[in-house]
Amino acid sequence: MPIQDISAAKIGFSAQSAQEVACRDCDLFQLTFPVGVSCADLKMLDRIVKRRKTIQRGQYLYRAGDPFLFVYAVKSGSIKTYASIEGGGRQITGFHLPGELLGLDAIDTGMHQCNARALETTSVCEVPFSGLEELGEIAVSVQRQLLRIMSKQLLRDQSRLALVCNKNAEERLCAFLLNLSARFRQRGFSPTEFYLSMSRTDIGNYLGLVVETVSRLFRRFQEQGVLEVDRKHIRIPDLSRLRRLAGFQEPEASESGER
Amino acid sequence: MPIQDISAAKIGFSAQSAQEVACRDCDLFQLTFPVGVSCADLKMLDRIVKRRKTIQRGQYLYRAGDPFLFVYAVKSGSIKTYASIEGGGRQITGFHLPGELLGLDAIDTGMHQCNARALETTSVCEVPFSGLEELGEIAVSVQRQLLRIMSKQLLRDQSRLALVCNKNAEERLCAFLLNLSARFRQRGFSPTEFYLSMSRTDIGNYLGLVVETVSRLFRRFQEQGVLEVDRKHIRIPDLSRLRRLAGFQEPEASESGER
DNA sequence: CCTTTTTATTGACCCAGATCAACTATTTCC
DNA sequence: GGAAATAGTTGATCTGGGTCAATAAAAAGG
Repeated sequence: MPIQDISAAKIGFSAQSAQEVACRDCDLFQLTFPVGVSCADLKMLDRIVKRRKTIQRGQYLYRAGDPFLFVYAVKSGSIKTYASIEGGGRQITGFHLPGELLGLDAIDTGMHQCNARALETTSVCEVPFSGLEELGEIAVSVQRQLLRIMSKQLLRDQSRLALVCNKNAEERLCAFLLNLSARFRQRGFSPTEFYLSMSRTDIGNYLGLVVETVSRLFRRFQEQGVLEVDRKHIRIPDLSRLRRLAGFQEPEASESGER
Repeated sequence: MPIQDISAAKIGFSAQSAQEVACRDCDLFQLTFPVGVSCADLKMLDRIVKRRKTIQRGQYLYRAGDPFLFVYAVKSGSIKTYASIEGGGRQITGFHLPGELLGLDAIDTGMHQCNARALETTSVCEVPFSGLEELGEIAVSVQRQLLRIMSKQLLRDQSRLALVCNKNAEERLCAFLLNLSARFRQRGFSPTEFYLSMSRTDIGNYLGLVVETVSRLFRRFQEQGVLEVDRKHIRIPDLSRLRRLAGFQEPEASESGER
């Protein structure tokens, strides 16, 4: 095993040694578990969640316009979803990490509105959406969980909007990194050291910034000791310092020195 | 009846003569109707959707932190929802017009995350969320409709994000007005003449702009004949021209004259 | 009615971040 | 392994829209 693989294994998440999220840490599992589904029901679910799929970097999981047949849960790796915008350009709608679901925004039209593309070699669980609706007895509780997951997604979108509308470039990038950090932690990976599978351009697009700005910010954070940046590998020496830079503390009224 | 009321009656929607959306045009009704709910079921739903509530301009329908008990459908008037953002400031998360639901982003936590405040005298239908889950037989189809409505909401949020990330101030305001126009049309009001119940400040906040910018844009649109603006009353002489300004047409590659 | 408060308008000025351009590092793929 | 393509960095310059300030116009509240 080459040295780079050993060092990569230390960190929670990396391109070299893609680690899987445990099933109990996956949103798909949470779909049924918390509502007290019986063992028999779980078997039924297991029967439905049959397919396991692996796609390579750059490949599409689905494209805008494809019929909505499956909900996907990322098992390992990562996926970006993006929409083409009227009048040219595209907008990244999300980065999907292990344990997270994607595809739910297609329920309404029955057709995917976004493109979903692997950022690295990625393995997903594929669940026929119609299957979820045919679970009979437990369908109501599964649907209730789906409602909760979508409700959570709505809140996430809202806070991202608030970020783009109200925070400057520095605060946005800090908030983005903190968000990734929290999501890695939630799924059992390191919150302070991880691998950015997306390009600088994608990060910029996601945050409403151009790539040059993102690049300059990474350099500045590196210089200031806020981050240790090595290409796509990020280490956060001090999470609370990053939190401060994200502007998440109340700006004490009539405080001296503050801008 | 004073003259202003007569002229107001012409337009689809106004503060002076608040008109109700018909039940068949309301999302709440659509919650059950399209899935072939029987007459008996409809009666049951009618029993559940008991409360009708009217609130005055500035009053709260709910506040962040309130327990999530009801889903609301706007019958007449309009409501803004906004969240306080960490580190100060607030973000308007939506304007809710007749026929539209609000409150669904509270499903996950069981607690409202936003404040909902009436922009004018507003009448709403109040539906106990637990009631929706106790509909027994038809619960699955109601929940399926709820999923669709939330999926639609996700797409709306995504396109708003794309707007703020990729379009300039002029394009954003045009897109906002076109969006209102389409929503009024959908509910049976005039798409070319309507009343803006929200303040300029709110519009700016919603679009990620400051109030001065919004004000200047309205003036410019007025001067250029794109809009007829009289305070909060808006008339759109030429929808397709507004659409062009919103930058929704493909920017023909290598086309002369275009900026 | 008049006073106070809130909301909107307008102008002057400025700056964060976009744009443009040149270059370097990495990855891809014959 | 080397050429081509892609992704990232860095500096110089520019500008859209923010900030500040000063009214003006409505709305609210006696």
